[in-house]
Amino acid sequence: MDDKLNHLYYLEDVLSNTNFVKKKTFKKGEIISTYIDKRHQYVMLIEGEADLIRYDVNGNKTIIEKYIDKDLFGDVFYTIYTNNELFVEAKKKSEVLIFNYEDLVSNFNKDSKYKKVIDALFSVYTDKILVMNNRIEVLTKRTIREKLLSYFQIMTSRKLKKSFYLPFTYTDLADYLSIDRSAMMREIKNLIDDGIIKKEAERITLLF
Amino acid sequence: MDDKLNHLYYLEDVLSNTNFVKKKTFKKGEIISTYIDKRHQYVMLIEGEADLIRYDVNGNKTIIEKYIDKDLFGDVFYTIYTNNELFVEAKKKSEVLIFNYEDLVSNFNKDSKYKKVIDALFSVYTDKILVMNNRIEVLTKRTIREKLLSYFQIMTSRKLKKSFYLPFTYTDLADYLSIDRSAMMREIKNLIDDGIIKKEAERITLLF
DNA sequence: TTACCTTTGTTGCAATTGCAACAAAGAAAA
DNA sequence: TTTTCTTTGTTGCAATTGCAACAAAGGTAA
Repeated sequence: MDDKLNHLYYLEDVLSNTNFVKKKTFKKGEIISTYIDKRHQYVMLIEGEADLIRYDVNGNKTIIEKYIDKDLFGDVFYTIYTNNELFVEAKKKSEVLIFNYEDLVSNFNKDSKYKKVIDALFSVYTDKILVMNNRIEVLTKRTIREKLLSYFQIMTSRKLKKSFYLPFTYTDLADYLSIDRSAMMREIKNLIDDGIIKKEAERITLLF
Repeated sequence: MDDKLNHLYYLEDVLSNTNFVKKKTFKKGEIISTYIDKRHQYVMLIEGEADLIRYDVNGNKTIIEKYIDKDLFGDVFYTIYTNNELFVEAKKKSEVLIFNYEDLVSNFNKDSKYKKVIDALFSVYTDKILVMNNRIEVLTKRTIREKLLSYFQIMTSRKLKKSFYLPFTYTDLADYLSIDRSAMMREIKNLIDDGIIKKEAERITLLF
């Protein structure tokens, strides 16, 4: 989402030169990974673009997460008690590294790189937890107005400026906040009319 | 929440016998830990009871999480971009183990227990991610009915039986789902009237 | 036992929200 | 360039939800 993180590049670098990590290429539309079993398998997307997709019992398709660049995904990050079908589909020609926890921890055991690899892996987990905490933070807000303001504050709190560019479309923002898009647009207008925020296309500024 | 997990007991066991882990006792009402800085510090509650508490800008107090038994908490698990004050308060006389990531990973480096300790720590992260995924799953549902059914399905999907005992009060359930309690009670009655669920005190049975 | 506090159950009413629908603008594909 | 698809912006209306309020039941402490 932000600038790419060092530990992910480090992981790619180290993993590319090992024999227990498989490199695979997928064409657009192909299934990279399913989540039916819990193999504790990791997949790193080193090139291309992919979506984590769910089909619910009614056949509705939802994009849960989008992966780009060096994103790491796998069953550990989406273990959930559900009947829904989950899989990752390549949106473009994509190249991935596939490995699993056991191999990673066992093979590097006596390696000098071990500590750094473990550090990098824990950083991935910590990042995921941060992202999830932020999502829960906004989702637990009761009203659309509170959800929006909570999200806006999270987006600005990591920097000095009180403005930011939306990282996705307004349609996707409504999905992220799990609210109706039209109701969200209405509430954004209310916030502008009340002098609480300013909106120039995808740039939002907090006025408080 | 369920039966206690082996890896947490293992961690307690190993950590109790090291010199970089501090053991501390807190009286009821004392602050065990604040979340103001990111020290990558872990705290394991080995005896007692504690709450993760937030005071928002309006001074409202919210209990975000409750810790018992061998629960592990710390800044890594609640890093969030927010202005709110966060701290963990002892609800009873409590005993904790305090340690940090660097010490843990460095000190066990050449130890035969290392792999098992790392495994245990990753398991804690994986468990947290599962719990958060489940919460997000129910929170993203649009209506109270869908939130309830989603939660009920998560509670029954790990076992064969279609019934379960609520792990907390109905008041707390409304908090967990982030909905109004009275509206929730009304919807539970609707679900019963529609023959979708059965409710005997804290025991819920799915009839579909 | 009595007193007090928390939880459950319930309802009317007002406010918020979702839904449906459509126009306009913008972006991507042909 | 023209066509097609996606996103934004907007509104009326109905349905859902939150709020306030209170009684009853259950639990805990004195």
